[in-house]
Amino acid sequence: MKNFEVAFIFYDIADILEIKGENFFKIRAYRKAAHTIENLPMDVKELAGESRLQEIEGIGKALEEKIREIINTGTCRYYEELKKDFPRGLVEMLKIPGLGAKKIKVIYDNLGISSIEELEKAARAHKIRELPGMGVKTEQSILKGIQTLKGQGDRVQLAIALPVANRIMEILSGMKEVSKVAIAGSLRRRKEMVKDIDIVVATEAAETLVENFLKLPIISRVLAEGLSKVSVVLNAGIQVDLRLVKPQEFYSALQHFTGSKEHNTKLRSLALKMGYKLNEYGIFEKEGDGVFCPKSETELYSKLDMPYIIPELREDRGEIEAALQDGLPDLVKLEDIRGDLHLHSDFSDGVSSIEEMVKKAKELGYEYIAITDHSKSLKVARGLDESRLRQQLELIKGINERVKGIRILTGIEVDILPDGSLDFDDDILKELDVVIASIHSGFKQDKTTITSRIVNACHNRYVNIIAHPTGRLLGRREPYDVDMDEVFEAAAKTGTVLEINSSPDRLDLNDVNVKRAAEMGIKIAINTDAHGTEALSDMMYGVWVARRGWLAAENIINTYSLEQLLEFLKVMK
DNA sequence: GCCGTTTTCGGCCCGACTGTTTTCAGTCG
Repeated sequence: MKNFEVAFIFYDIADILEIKGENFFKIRAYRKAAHTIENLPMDVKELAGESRLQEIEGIGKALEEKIREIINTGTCRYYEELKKDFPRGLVEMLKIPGLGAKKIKVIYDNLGISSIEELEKAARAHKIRELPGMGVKTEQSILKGIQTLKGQGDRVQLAIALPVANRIMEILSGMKEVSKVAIAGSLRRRKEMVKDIDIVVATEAAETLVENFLKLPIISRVLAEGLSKVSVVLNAGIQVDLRLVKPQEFYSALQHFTGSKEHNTKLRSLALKMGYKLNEYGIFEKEGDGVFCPKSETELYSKLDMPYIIPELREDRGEIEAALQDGLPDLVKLEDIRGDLHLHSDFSDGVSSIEEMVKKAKELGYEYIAITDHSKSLKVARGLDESRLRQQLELIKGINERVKGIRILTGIEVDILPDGSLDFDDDILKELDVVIASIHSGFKQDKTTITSRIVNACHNRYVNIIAHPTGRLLGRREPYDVDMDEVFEAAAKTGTVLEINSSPDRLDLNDVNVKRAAEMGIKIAINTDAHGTEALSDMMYGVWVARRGWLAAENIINTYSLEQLLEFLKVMK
């Protein structure tokens, strides 16, 4: 029984209780416990074994008992009881934006509707507008919500949203009503996918600003319009939420709208214990009229007795507790990266020559790169066979003699074949500086098979790095069915490095996996997997994942100097 | 359901916008 499985049950209980109209705080207790368990750095089963469950904040007697029951039986009676006679579809309906538990209950009680399909049909037949507390607008909003849900909530990749956000920042910065402007929300926290672009603006002239903003030709429709919040959809299809505040409120608002919601909730309840009330306008004294308007986010956190917490960490995964004990990690920075260990050239499916890749890497200030083209089985990528690999090694030898100031390491991205073997013999692999192993076929195999393929690769003494370990493509392909716990165990045992693939549509490993891997002592490589010179600049996306996963420079092998790296790779073989 | 440096009962994070109302509930972030 894994932490996330316990968390799932508690989230589900919370959803069901909410639709049943249970006590709000009881519901929150379940959600809070679920979130805590989900992000716990240790196994909940171990804690149970040591009778330490109640040491976790938000876990008391009742929840401890349920956790134990779930660990032992896979579920708990209370949950099974709740699910009995409760249509699954009602929980699904909670996912419809704009529709919450209260309205779902009204719809269910009055019309007996318990699935999204039935709901859509009823809305089209104008039956929703008849219900108490609902009208034509509600009905339309439900239909729109269902459409949005079908479109996967329209989340977009970080790399797509960020340039759009920067463009809007430029426009806003040029408006005379704007005194300060900043990106907030999940985009500022560098989440891999974002639902919308949040921007905080300080202004003394909200009315004029809103008027001018809404005239922008990049806007396709307006979702909400007020003097403190404007919500629009751009022609590009991305939603933008503009938050308007007074200049003195700017940093409180920036902190508030950067989130995450969970981070802020914990912060506010902490403030409350200290006798303050925290909101987007400032820090207020609970008794009396005193108000503190921080002049930076650092001042804000400092008022709550903790050091500045960088946005990437603000997910309530232990950062507040760490900050209170002055134990925040010293996060890796883009400048710490000294090389890129997963690159392709026009020998396989890259579009640039090795010389061009080297030139670009030098411009980026790198001390080393590794050329790791595909191996022979990957025909679609013109994978290298032994003889072409030898040609490449000769060529690289020549470049290393000719070009100063950077070292080109030899390497290969060797395929882990469907039967679990590698696409090259050890005799060849051992000649190379960097061996990356990865899966490009048999994605649909069952969990045991896929997991054992990767575990086997970890156990090959010449394999240094497992690339894009879960194989997902953001918004396009789910990860293959792999047991990451087993992979982590194998990597930890064999000293195999796991990759954060910086390609914006991979970001694999993700932040959560990276954190768990690092906690087990596994080393990470942040690579771009560039197939051309342009993509060498994608390194920052991987670094952001690492930062969201709490990594310091020492966790990452391509922050090492060339000497340290060579030593590290040598010890592995 | 949890929690306690005012506490074992009575609190529990906060505010904006929308829509359906006619003073507020629902939803969201």
